[in-house]
Amino acid sequence: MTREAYYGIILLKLKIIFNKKEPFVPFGPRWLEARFRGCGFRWTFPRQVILDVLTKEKKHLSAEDIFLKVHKRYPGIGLTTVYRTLELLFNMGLVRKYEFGDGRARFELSQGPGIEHHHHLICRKCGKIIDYKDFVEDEQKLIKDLEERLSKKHNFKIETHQIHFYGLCSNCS
Amino acid sequence: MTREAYYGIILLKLKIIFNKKEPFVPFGPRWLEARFRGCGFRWTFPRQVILDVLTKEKKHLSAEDIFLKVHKRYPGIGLTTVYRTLELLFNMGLVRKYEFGDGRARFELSQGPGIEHHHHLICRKCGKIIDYKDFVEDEQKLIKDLEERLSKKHNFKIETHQIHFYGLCSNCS
DNA sequence: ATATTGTTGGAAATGATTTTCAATAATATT
DNA sequence: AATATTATTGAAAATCATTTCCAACAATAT
Repeated sequence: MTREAYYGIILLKLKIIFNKKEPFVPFGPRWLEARFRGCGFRWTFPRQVILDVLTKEKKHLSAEDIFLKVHKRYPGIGLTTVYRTLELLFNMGLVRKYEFGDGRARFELSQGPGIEHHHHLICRKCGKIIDYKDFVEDEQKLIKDLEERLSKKHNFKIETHQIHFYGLCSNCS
Repeated sequence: MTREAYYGIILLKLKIIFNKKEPFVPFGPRWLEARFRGCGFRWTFPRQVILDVLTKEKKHLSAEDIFLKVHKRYPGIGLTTVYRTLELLFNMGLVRKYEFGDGRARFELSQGPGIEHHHHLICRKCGKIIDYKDFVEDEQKLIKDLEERLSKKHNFKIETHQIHFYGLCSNCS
């Protein structure tokens, strides 16, 4: 099967599922498996390991970071599979993808027990990334307001947002 | 001169100048030239043309976009020079660099007459980018507040921020 | 137990960006 | 104004993250 057909089917599957219902599954012990099967995808070992890494290491990992961690446990796994799985998870709405400016994308699980909405501080000198989840209430209020107004004005359906702060971390300033 | 030494010198120059004074020059007719010379850089023709393009086309251009426009007027110019100039301008604080997730960086002049602080809406389907500069006052207040608190808490010196909204544009939803 | 077909790994390809290096052009010096 | 100095440039090659191709494989359906 060509790549185009393969991903065409994936997107189609997701579209159908998402139109039928919110693919929400309670965060029980096997909710990820349920989510995969619910969307018609296979619950394979590589996917399990990648998701386990994402679940345990919550913070902005690059594809290579994930590959290295996964590789330790399951040396047979390929970098390609990591990229493919991340793309699938992104399309499923399970991971967020960030580009902070150093040329490599970062990924984070966006749903699950203990996952909180947050944004990032990025040091322009050493590249260190710090999460912050403070003052979310204030932000949420502004953003919600903003989203409503922007949606109307530009006829744009906003789904997510990212806020990046750039500057110098304690070591570099 | 090796690349490392060359850029070492550039960064050193910038550091010295920026420590001595705010490299601000009133936005007169030749303020860009003054800014360049003031930092010890040469005011070359390629740089002039690139800056002219950035000044006229204000919106989130990729390096290739800029190259193509510049190339029309001065076919001798190389893509390498465009990348190099953009890096220099970024280090001088004259351009902002964005990565919206499609694998290519976007650049915008960040200072000059008529340049306004703004953020972006990005369509996840067609990649269209819309600027918005509405409601900046509300945002500024929150952001300023946030910056102060984050600076203290994480001992992080915030210099800039970016807000990206992702969703579906009017054509794609 | 077997057939079906979605998924995988590795190698090769891609595309944006960076590096190298000799030639050139902007500025400083005479 | 002529020459010396050195920052800057362009083209080709290199690099690096990510994607594609394709034959082998493994998860699920029959």
